[in-house]
Amino acid sequence: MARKKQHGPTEKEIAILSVLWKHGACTVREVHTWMSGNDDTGYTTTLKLMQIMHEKGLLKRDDSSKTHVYFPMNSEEQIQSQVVGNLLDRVFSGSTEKLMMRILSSQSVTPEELSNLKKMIETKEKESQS
Amino acid sequence: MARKKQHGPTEKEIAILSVLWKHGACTVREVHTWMSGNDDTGYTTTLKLMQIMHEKGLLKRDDSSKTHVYFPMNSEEQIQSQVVGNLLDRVFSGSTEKLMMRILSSQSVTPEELSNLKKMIETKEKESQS
DNA sequence: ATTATACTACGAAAAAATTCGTTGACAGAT
DNA sequence: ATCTGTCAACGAATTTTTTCGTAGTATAAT
Repeated sequence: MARKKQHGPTEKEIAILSVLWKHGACTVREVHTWMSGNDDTGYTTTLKLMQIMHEKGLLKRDDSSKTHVYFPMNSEEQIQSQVVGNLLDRVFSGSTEKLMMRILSSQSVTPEELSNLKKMIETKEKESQS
Repeated sequence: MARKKQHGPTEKEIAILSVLWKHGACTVREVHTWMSGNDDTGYTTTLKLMQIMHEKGLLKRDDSSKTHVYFPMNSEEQIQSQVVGNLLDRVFSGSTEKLMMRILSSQSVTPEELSNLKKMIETKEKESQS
C-alpha cells in the first residue's frame, strides 16, 4: 500500500511558510526580516524563493500595489498534516503508534501536555464508540 | 535558543536506513532488491549512496570478504528521534503538544493504538510524580 | 584458460534546491 | 528634475543530492 510520494515543501519553503503562519500576510521584506537571526540568507534569496513558491501555487499574492503581499495558499493544518504523513511513511513505515511512542520517549513533554493529550485521547475514544 | 541546523539523513538515505532497520545487515544487492518496486533506481546508484553514507559515518561495513556487508551506525531509535526533533523545530515551533495533536487529528489511529498510547501516557505521568 | 557473473570503485553528469548580483522601475524627499 | 531608498524581476552561479556509465577485480562454471 505504498502511498505516492508527494514532494512536500522544501526546508526553506517551510521556513517561509512558518513566518507567514505566525505573522499573517507579509511582504518579502517582512518575511526576510522575521527570518534574520536564525538565518543569514540575502534578501533576494528570500524574494526568489517566494516567487517560486508563488509559481508552484504554495503562496498567493496580492500584487495590486508595487509592494507585493504574500500569504499561504494552504492552511498550517493542511501542510502540517502532509509533512507528518510523509514522515510517517518514510521513517516509521506508516505506523502512527510507533511515531507517537517515539515522540513521547524522546522529546520532553510537560505534565500539562501529558494531561491535555490524555484528554484528547479520551475524547477520540468516545467518538469512535458511537 | 535557535538549535543548530543538523542536516539529518537525506530522503534516499532514510530509505536505505529503513531497509537496514527492517532486514538487518545487508549487502548492497540486498538493499537494492528490497527497494525495487517502490523505487526504480539503478544498482550503482544504491551502491554509491551506501558508499557515501559509509564515508559520512552513517553506515558501518564489513569488507572482509569481497561482498561488503553494511549496517547502520546508529540505532533506529536515535535516527528517528533526530528526525522527529527536526520536524518539531521546523514545522511545529518546538511544541510537542501541537505535533501530537496534529497526528491524532489528521492520521488514522485505531482504538487499540489509542489505548496503548493512553497507557504510555499514564506510565509517564507516574514517572514524573516520583 | 576462457567465459560468464557479480561485485566495488571511480568519476562525472543530471537534477533539485539555494544563493545572490544586477537591472530597471517606482515613490518620496530635496 | 534629480537624488535616494526600496522593491520586483531575471538570469546565472553554487551547492547539495541523486543518478549512472565505465572499468577493473574476484569467483565460479564450462
